[in-house]
Amino acid sequence: MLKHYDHSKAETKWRKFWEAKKLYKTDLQDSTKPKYYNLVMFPYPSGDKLHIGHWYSYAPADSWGRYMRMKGFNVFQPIGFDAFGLPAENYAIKTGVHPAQTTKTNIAYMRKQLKAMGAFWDWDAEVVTAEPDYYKWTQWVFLQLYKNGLVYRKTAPVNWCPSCKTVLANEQAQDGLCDRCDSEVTKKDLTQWFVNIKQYAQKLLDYKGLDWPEKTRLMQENWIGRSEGSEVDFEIQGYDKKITVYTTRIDTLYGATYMVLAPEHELIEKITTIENKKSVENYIKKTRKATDIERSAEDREKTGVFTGAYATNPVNGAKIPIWIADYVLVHYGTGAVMAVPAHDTRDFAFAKKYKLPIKEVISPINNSIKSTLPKAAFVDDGKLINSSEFGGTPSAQARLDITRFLDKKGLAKLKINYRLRDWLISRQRYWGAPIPIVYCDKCGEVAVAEKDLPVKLPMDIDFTPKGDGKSPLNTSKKFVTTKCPTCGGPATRETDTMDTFVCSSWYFLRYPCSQLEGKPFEEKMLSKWLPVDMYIGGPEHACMHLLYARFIHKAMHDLGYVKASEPFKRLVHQGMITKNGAKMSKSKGNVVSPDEFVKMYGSDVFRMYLMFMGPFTQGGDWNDKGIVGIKRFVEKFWRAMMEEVKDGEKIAPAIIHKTVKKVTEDIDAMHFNTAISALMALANEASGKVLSKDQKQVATRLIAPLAPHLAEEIWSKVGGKGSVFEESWPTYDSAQIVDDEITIAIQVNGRLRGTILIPKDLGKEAVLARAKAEENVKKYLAGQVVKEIYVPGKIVNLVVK
RNA sequence: GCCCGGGUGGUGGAAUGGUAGACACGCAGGACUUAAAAUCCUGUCUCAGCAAUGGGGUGAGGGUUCGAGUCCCUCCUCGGGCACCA
Repeated sequence: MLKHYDHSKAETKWRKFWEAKKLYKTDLQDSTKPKYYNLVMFPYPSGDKLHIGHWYSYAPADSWGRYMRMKGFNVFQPIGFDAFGLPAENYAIKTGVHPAQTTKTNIAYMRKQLKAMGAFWDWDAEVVTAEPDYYKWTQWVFLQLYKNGLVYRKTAPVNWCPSCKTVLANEQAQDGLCDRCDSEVTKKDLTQWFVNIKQYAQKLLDYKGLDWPEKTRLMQENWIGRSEGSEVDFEIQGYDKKITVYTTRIDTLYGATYMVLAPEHELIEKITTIENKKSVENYIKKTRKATDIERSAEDREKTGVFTGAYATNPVNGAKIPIWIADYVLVHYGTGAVMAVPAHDTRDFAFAKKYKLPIKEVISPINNSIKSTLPKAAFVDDGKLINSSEFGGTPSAQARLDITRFLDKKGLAKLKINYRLRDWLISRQRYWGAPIPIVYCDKCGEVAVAEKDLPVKLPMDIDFTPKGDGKSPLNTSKKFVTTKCPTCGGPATRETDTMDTFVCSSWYFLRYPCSQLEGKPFEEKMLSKWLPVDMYIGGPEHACMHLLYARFIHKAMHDLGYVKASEPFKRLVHQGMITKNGAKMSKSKGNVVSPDEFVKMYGSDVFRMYLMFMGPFTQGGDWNDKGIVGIKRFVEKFWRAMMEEVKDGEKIAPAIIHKTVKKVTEDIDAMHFNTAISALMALANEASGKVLSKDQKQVATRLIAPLAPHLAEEIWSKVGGKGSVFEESWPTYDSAQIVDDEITIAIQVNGRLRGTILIPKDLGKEAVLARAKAEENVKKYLAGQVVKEIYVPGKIVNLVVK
């Protein structure tokens, strides 16, 4: 037998074996075994290639898939590439290398890296979102949304870099600075495509049947931001229009002493009096010029301007001035609020600054709480005062009563509001899926016919920005010029492309259809394979990808394309791997590549080292100091299995059974780190001892999901047939785990004073007697024993006075 | 400001309310070797002690309990998310 395990030889050999046997490939039609859709968030083919963060996520995901396979599931584990997007395009602008070329090169390299991992990816199901046979269906999805009123076009402000004279995606305008030139980003109105995700806000708050981290659910709930309140109409004095406001505190209506409109509110122009016109115009101009940085500055002083107009408070007829201030947001609620300075922090600050009246209408409900007035707004619920017939009513009740009271006059109604905004999917960018819409002089806006998909992205194009804020596709006459699908007349194509999040919000529906010729939305197949049983990826996608994907999936469900109402039944986030405490990124120059470690130690050692670092969901800071420990373990395990010890001490069967139990429970909980410790303990225990062939095979099956190549090599040498992954997961006998003798800890007044070894079935009285007789314990029993506690099999605690 | 999640040896970390520090890394000593590497053995929270043993100890302070790293309250601190959302 070989003294050393040659990882590089073995890993190459077994990868070839798996490939030859197509062991990674899933028969998607199979119905003899329960299906298990095991998915990881597919990578972006960046210039950094795969880094150890990918490995940290993908390797355990593969271990999980292999484990489920051994547990008897028909596991489907696909992989692909999220290939459209800005980095490739920006790189192209800088270097002139076509994004298609960069993407192709990166994918080829990453594919090699992924293969070196030796994971059971079903490569036959691979998708690349930038390829026409994929984005054809991205466009198809768009058309389904379009035809069902879930996509619309409207003019909206977008990020604009005044220096580059170009539109920026949100991702390019982070922290209000332009990605390329660091100028401050401003807003510019452009006609854009939106997806009506808001329509699904309520449905997206339903997580029934989902096994998701609480944290992710909370993040999404927070993002969707449901709130219950009322809409109230205020008449404008001397003008035949009403202003509707949204409030969650209609109970404070009697305290409304002024009203505020967002600077973008449509009524401003009409209600502003002549003498205030100039100051109002100036104010609006100023806020429009303000950069995102200025607008979101912390503790920014409130500013505003009076319109000269007045509204009538619907409950008491009070005349209240109408102001404009940019602390009111146009996109939330109605873009107008009633201001109650006594009971709202922001209104309070504004009222103080502009010397507007503050009227107290809520007082604390009991005497133990004191109102914060007049120093600060009192924002808690309480009971109403100074509110005529509603005086004395508790806030919660008053909200219903006042709404109902005004509802009778048609002036108010209950209203649920969401913070979630519609999803802007237009990008004036080249490297994305073209939006399948054409504009015809006669017919207007027309959808491309499904049979004419894909609308191909032209390859020979000048993708440098022209400074007009338009998509580079505009420069391609060949692309722009087309015929109207309806009338056949001359038409022009939409030149915006789709946000890459559109491509990635449905890719999990593409994989299960991969074995069907060109039918990516076969209901039968999708209903068989969806939802994804396990979805593994980073928590940074909580409010973007994971929300978009749920939305698209629900829409497709409602349109009858898939039975499941949710895409991801179980979601697990791996922790983040940092380098010297910082997120790995090219700009920081701290990206660690897995390649050298894989080459030096092999895939098994590297993946186990990552898993051994700590709990999977925790992540950690990368350093390679401990990797030798795993290498030693692999060698030790190898030797323990290869050794033919004769006439030596036999390993206790209980140890094998205990290890099976521990490893099974740990992998079930995705505690790969402790599963590995348990196997280390087994290797330590087994060294130099006699193991039966059966015991060796059990141990080999246990390590298989964690160190697949090593396991195959050992399997072939301990009498195993075929692949160890065609074997079932080992089981244990609970009866074998119980030791005949157990150690009991003995405490006196909660302090450990000794341990005793007792037969496992010894009764309470006998255990207590033995405990008291223990030499060291005796010393502490001078006083009266007032209480005796015995936790069977664990501990004795004697309480002495 | 609001909502989450952490804080345990020199390091990564382990511990259904029941012997804190498993399993590793590192370090120290030893065996093997001419030597080194590899491997193996022993020790390794801290203080006192040759030892047996005892005191202290899981960010800080209180509390519940026979018993708290674990549960409750207050605070400190680090990480993540959201943030003028009426």
